[in-house]
Amino acid sequence: MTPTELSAAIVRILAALQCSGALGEGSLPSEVVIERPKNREHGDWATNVAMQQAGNFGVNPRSLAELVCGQLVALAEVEKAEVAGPGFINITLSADAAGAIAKQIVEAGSAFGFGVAMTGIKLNLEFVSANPTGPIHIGGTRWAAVGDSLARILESQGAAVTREYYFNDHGAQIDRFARSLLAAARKQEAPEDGYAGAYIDQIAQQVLDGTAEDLIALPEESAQEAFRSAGVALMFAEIRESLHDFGVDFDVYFHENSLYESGAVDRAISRLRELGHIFEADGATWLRSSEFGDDRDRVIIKSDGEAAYIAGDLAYYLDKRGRGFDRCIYMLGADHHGYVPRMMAMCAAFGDTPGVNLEIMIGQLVNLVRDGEPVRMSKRAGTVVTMEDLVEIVGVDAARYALVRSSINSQLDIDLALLEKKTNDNPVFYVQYAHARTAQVAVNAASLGVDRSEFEPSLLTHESEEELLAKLIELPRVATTAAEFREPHRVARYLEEVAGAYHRWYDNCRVTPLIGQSAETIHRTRLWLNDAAGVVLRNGLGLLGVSAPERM
RNA sequence: GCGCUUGUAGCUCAACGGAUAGAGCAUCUGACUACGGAUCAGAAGGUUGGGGGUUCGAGUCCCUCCAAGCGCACCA
Repeated sequence: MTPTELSAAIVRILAALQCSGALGEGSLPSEVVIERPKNREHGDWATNVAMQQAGNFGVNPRSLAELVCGQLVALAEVEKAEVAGPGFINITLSADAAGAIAKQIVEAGSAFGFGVAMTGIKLNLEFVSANPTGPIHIGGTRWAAVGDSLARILESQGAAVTREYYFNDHGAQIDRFARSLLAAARKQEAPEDGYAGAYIDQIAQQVLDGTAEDLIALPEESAQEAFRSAGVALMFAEIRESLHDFGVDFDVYFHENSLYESGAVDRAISRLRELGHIFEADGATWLRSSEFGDDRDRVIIKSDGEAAYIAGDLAYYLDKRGRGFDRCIYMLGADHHGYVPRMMAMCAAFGDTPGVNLEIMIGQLVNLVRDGEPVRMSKRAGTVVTMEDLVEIVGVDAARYALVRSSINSQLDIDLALLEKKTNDNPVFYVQYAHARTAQVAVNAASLGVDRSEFEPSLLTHESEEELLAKLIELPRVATTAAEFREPHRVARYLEEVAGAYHRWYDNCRVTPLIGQSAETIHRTRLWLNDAAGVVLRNGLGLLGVSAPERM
């Protein structure tokens, strides 16, 4: 019996109690919180439903708990149900009902952990979106890992997710990039406000190599434009390749520039003007964003006639909504959190609901440290760490896992000294090793005649088996919660617990018989549990975009 | 000055408002001539930054103070 089934059973019990007049008026909860108690003496599962719902039904918590317990024990799967403390209900399942889930998990296979909570939701997830003026740094790498993993998790719950990269190929930063390339091609110093570094020289050279034309000899403006278009294309191709090698592929690479070329920006402004949220002042065009919670109004078209950055955002958001996305999620770094109020104001100005149609996730930045001392990213000091550097040092799996296992609300410290030592203290190896072990145990079992021809769940009674079973069945709930809260790190933490439970079980309970013994029902039954653990670890690692190797 | 995020074990971090706050690393002590020791068992380590409040119950919610990071443009 799974916690989900237990939850449904309790809801039915509440309905029946209400029907029989034992409870007062009150709406029934759709589900009940079922938890694994920390203390084993509190049974297999516990619920606080009596405390949560007592007020609702006009009874006191303990007597509601008593009523529910009375009905629970009548279920065949429930061995014991007791009231504890202020009104907790502690439930112990029969060994048979607890063990049965091993088979359920194996039979669900690659579908186990997947749900339908978000079916029908069309969702746009925008992340990374780094400017194509340089390679992706460690900060952007974090969003790549988290964003892709979140997409996988949302998809596991039935959402239709589009991974999108907003490509800022318009505006002053790109101009600086183009001027820097041109200067490099001319063997000149980088402009004051420009970009420098080996990659600038390389791209400048590639631009020159890519054409028979003598770009340097062109008039200043044409030369800059030539370097802009070719340089951005090259830089972007490089970024795309890095991301691909990192296991992250976007469905849509959206070009900011296209919004200006297609007239989408003008249309967005016209739309807002029709809605009465635009005004002219001091020679500029403004959005009355202060009416929608922003600190102040925002300039959209500057007095020199150029569009401000937010103009692109207006059109881009409208474009996403026009493409049918119910929910647009933006992942931004903490250095852009000041944008949230104006983005939300924009959403409201279009008549949408901030927080629903537009959702913004703010992730804290990644700090570089060496032996505990903070290190500033600096090209001159050689302390810039790019996505490629990180992958080269620790590999894709370890990099992705390290970046995804912490909440995005916490600043992450990456210790360069630790990276250089290439130590194996990354918990990903613990989890992957557990998976490899399930695979090798299965191989050994097959060679010794242990197969899945028998399943007797009541034999799975060792403490470590009960713990493992209880942990395995939680994947669906963990995935649902991770999707709901947009928190992929929950999956990683959960997998570490599963791996721990599996290793402990492995240490206590043999799947294969000892030499001289023959394969028994217990061995065959345990093989189901072993394989169930493999399913959970494999599916969970899949949600993180981390491989599940069969041997290491 | 205002705003956002954070403050939990020596370090890096967990903990749908639930019972005795948990892992990993580091430290110490143990465990294979039997399914992979990248493992397991055990020890030690905490006034959850300080102080108030809300309630059956607060690391979690509210107020306040302290500290850190990041923002407060007709820059992008």
